[in-house]
Amino acid sequence: MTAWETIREELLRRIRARDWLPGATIPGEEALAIEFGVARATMNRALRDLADAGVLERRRKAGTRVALHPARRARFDIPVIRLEVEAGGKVHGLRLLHQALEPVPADIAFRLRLPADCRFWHLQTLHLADSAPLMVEDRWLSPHVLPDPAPDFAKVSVNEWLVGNVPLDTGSIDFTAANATEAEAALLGTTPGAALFVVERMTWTDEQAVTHVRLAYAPGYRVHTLL
Amino acid sequence: MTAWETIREELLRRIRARDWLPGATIPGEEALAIEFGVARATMNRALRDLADAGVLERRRKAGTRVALHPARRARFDIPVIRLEVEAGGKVHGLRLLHQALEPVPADIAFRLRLPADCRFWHLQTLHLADSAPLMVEDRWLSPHVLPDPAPDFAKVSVNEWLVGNVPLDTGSIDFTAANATEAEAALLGTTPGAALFVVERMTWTDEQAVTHVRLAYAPGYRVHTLL
DNA sequence: GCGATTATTATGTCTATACATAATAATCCC
DNA sequence: GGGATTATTATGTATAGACATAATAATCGC
Repeated sequence: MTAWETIREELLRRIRARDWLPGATIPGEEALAIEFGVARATMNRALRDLADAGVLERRRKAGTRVALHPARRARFDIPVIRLEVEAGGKVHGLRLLHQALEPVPADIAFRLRLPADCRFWHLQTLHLADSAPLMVEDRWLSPHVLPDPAPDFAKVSVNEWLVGNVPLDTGSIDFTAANATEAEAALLGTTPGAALFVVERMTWTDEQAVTHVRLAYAPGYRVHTLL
Repeated sequence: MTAWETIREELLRRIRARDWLPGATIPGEEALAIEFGVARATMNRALRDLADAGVLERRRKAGTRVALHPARRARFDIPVIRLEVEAGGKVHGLRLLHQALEPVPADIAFRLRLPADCRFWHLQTLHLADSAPLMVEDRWLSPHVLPDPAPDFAKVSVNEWLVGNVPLDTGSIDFTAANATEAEAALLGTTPGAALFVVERMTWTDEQAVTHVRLAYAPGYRVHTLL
């Protein structure tokens, strides 16, 4: 372990041991640097890292304080479905169920900041892990980002084609829950109304909507993060 | 904007503009530092930040490459319920529905790594936003962390009491979906079977299980993150 | 006492330099 | 040729010193 990591652990220990109470101001960067016998830049690295993690709050002149609500910030890896399946030692399968140019539904058009009466590619794909249904993908894709001989989305997942070929600008991710529709239930091998974990992603490039995806996972799916 | 932030934006622009393709090796830290006319440490700051965000992948000797699957890592703020409600300009209410020392159910005991036949405090609380039901909290709390005159959890939420009084060590957060039980449906003003967004948190201190919480949110709740 | 100005201070950033480390590339020996 | 050893190299970390910045504290004029 490097010096700044060692120091970070010791600072964390003091906070957890309640040597420094939530809300209290801790010694200044320079004082701590002297105490630990390192340069101020090294001390800064450790303190900044804890501030990034939400454990400390730092303000110029005011000093550094222990956050009142620690563990508020978490980082986690957004599952890239194929990699996640393969990490579990299984084979990732794709079944393209539907592909057609259709008018974008009003609610999705609104959230993508699209004008009315837009036509996007509507793609529905079933993702499999070793032939067991895992997730249903319902996607609206801008036709403007596709090359003339469009790629064969029965072979490459749209997501992987996009990250390899379209520059992404801004985007958002939402997590929510939804009851399985009859169609989804049939595909995922469950009963209509079952609670599904749903991920919704939207992306834009250069102010232009690229895609809206809704991923509905089979029951039992969970996102796990260590604090 | 500071120098390293400006540089980070320019690097991102090049990646998004596909000047540097996914998987490609970009110029070395020193070469880029010269190009931008800054010290290597400053260049390192910009590159390290992009690597932290999952946009770049760096390896000693091998160099820096554009990640094949960008936007895999996201960070988001774990909602602290009271603050979230108050941020929406509403009043956070609490109703303690149940509090008793009970044997921990087998599945939760297993996940908390507890021996069999443990008795924990079982607390059920309804959280309100301006008197509208928002979330049902079902918690198992170790009796060993409580002081002798136990705090009044009808007034202070357990969570806030814990962060203010118990040193936390390790923990985990899970996101999943579940169908509302009859009890939950009645409390949240919905119908049994409705899909609920569920957050499960576990925490330990010094290898000892502190608490397991299951937060079931009213329908419509969603976690939102910008990429 | 009060509002506006000035000083102080802790954090934030930046530089130049040095050495450490891990992983690849080159070399040697058999 | 092939396996073990050595050199090379890009990133990683650390240092001492400097200036910038934002926010608080002190001061001044009235």
